[in-house]
Amino acid sequence: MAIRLVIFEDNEILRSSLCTLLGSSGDYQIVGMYGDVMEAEQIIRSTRPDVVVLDIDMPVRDGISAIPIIKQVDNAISVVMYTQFEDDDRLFRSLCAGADGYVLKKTTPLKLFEAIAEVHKGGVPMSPAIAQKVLNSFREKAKPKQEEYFLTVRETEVLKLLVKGYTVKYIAADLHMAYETCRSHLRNIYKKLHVRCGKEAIAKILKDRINLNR
Amino acid sequence: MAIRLVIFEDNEILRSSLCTLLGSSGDYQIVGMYGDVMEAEQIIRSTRPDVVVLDIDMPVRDGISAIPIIKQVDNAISVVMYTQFEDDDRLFRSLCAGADGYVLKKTTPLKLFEAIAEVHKGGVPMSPAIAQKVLNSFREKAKPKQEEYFLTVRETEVLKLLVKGYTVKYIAADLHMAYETCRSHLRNIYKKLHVRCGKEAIAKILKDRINLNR
DNA sequence: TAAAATATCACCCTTAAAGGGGATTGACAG
DNA sequence: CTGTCAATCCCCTTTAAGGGTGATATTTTA
Repeated sequence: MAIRLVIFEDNEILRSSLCTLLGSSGDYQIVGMYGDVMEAEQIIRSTRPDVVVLDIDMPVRDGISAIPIIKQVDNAISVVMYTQFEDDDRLFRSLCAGADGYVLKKTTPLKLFEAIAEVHKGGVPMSPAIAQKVLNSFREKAKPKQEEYFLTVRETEVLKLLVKGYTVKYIAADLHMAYETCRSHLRNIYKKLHVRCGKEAIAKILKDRINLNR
Repeated sequence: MAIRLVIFEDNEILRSSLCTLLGSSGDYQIVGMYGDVMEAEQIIRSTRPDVVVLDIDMPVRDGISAIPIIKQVDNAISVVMYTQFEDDDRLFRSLCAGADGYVLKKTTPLKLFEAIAEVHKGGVPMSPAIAQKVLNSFREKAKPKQEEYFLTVRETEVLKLLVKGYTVKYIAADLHMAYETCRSHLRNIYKKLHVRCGKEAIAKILKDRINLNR
């Protein structure tokens, strides 16, 4: 079954050539083409596409602003940004707004077609330079300091709950242990983390992004 | 010019079939195949590949441990992980260690070949499910919840120190205020944050990435 | 098998934290 | 000029947290 497509692209020449190219393949069915996103919600509601191709730089309102509107109608609709811009700001705003793919216009239209197919299969198609940016950002921000404090299984369980802000009494009850046992574990945890109290322990775990799940 | 390939894969059958498939194309030149990464550094130094394909689960040492070794020899060498695992931990550790691509074995070998070509062009090839994980992580980390709790300047100062794990007494001294004043501020802070104690406040601020410095 | 680590619980004592209430001063807005 | 808000401080009470010490059973490891 053909992928139902809606395209928002203000460049009329590009728009019609995309229409011709995409229409010539049986894999894609273009159910709408528009030069702006002013009527996006109504369009999406009535056409019910599988994938939306969004230019960013369009008159009056940019494409990014249309992403949440599309996703609100149906979160299953995939959105591929198709733009000449590769600056961090537009990229980040697009992805955070919910875009599923990001293809640069400087690549061949063929890449866009591949991206449409990929996004419809649940993938995240991106031009190489874009993917590189996302990966770098991921490495910087997501990299949890994987320090080893040699906590035991039980200690880790206690610490996980402590980090949620729970009281000692509550933690003990939750883990079916005596209050004094819980305190005993906490004392050992504090020693191993080189902290003096629960507040410092929470701060250390969360600030250093220490992963307690393994 | 053919892409120079080194493959680390402990499954002998898979290894030889990859060799046959890749060797039959003129686009790839396999310059080495190994069942473990024990000699990785020496191998990489002598073979000088463009791309390394790395299995994760291998005897003695896992593939992830070889990534920094490879990158240290020459950072321009691309590394594609080729594995059956799609758990967050292995994925994150691989990418943070410097992997450029992550392909699941459950997809066809053809996908691996495409990935090799893509990574050599500077892309970041990933199986759809993997790319989705990275994107979600990116969205979370890049978008700090910018909730507004209407804290006063003084309250923010107190909260900043509390989040460092300091005691009330210490905070008061640090900000040149009486102990009781500090407590008074804390009471107001707890009300505004909808928490019941300092531990919950710390957890809330750090987990939600609330910026106290704006 | 003996020693070490782990998980469990208990008691005492001190300090820290939190909840409630109240009061004063200064600034600023209506 | 009066009410509100922020910041300051104090008292009292209860609860939570932490340090020290020790004991027992189980499991793991050397």
